[in-house]
Amino acid sequence: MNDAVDEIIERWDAIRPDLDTSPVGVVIRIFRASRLLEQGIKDYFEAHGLEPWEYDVLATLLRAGDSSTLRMSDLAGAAMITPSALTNRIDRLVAKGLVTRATDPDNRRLVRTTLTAEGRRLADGLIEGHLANELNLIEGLSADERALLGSLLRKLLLSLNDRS
Amino acid sequence: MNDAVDEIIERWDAIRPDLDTSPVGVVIRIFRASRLLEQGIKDYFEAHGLEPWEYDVLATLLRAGDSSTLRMSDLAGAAMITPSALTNRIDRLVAKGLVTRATDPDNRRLVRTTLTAEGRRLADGLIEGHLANELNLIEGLSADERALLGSLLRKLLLSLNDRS
DNA sequence: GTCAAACAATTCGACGTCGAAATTCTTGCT
DNA sequence: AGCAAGAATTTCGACGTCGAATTGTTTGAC
Repeated sequence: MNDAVDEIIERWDAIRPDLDTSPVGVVIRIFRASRLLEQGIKDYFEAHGLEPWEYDVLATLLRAGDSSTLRMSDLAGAAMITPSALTNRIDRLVAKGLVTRATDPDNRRLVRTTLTAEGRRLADGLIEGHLANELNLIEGLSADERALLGSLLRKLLLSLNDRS
Repeated sequence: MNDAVDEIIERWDAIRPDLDTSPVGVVIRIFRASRLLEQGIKDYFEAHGLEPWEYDVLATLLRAGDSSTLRMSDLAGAAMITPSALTNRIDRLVAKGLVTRATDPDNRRLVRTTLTAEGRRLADGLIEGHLANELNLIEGLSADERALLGSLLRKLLLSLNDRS
C-alpha cells in the first residue's frame, strides 16, 4: 500500500529522473505527520473546551515546578512562537483566569506568568487523557518502532540545533 | 547531549511519575522537526523571491504531468489546506502570471488550474536547489538512518489514513 | 555617575488560514 | 422534464501569527 508521499516520489521520478528525490521521503512525511497529529490532538482538546495552544502554555507552566512560573521569552521559546504571539496568548489566558501576569521585581524588564489554582487544576486534569490520546494516535507503530522513531527524530533535532 | 524534548520528558517524569510519557518523545519531536525544517525551506525560497506555498502549488502542478493541470480540490488536498485557503493562493498566483484558472467545460463546477510557461520555468528551475537544500537539512542523519526514518514515518502515516 | 547599547515585552498592521454560509452546477429520482 | 440532493468552489468574518517599530529597563564602558 502507498501513502501520499509514495505517489509524490513516483511522480518526480517519472518526470525528472535526474533528481535525487530521497530527502522528500523524510521531509514531506514529517510535515504531513505533524499536521495529522495536530488535528488528532485538537479533536481531544476541543472535546474538553480548550485549544491546543491553551493547554500547551498551561502544561509548560506546570512543568516549571513548584512555582509554576516562567518568563515570557521562556514560554515563547517552548512553544516555538514569537514573543508577540505569546503576549496575545497570555492576554487570553489571563482573561480566562487560568494564569496571572506580574513583572519581576528583581528585573523589571521581565514578566512572569504563573498558573492560577484553576489553571493548574485544569491542566493537571487533562494530562492523562491527552497522553492516552497521543499514544492512541501513534499506535500504528509498535513500542519498539516508536522508540526507534523517537531516537532518529532526536538525532535529527540535535543536528538542527534544537537544544533546550 | 539532550534535545529540547528530553528536558520536557524529564520534567514530566519528575512531576508526574505515574504517567506514561512515551508518546511525547515521538509526537513533540515531529512537531518541532516540522517547524525547523519549514524554516530551513523558507530560507531557501526567500533567497529566490518565492514563498514556500507558492512553490508548493507550482510543484504539485508540475508533477501532474504534461497538462500541468489540476482541480482546486486536488490542489487543496495535496497542500493539506481548506479549499477556501486554496482559492486565495490561486488568486495570487494568477495575479503573478504563474498559473491560469479556467472552469472545466465538461463539468462546470470544476475549476482547473494550469501552469503558465513562466510558472513552469520558475518551478522547474528551483527543484534541484530545493532538493539539495532539503538534503542538507537532514544530513545530520546517515543515508541509512534517513531511509529508516522515512519508512517509519510512512508506516505511521498509513496508520493515520494518509493515503493518496 | 552618565549614556549608549543591549534586552524583554508589547503594540500595530499585514497576511494567511479556517469554518460557515452562499453560489453555481450536476446527478439521479420520479 | 422537473426537482431535490449533493458536489465544487468562492465569499466573508473571525482568529492567530509574524515582523517591524516602540516602550521601558538594565548593563557596562568611560
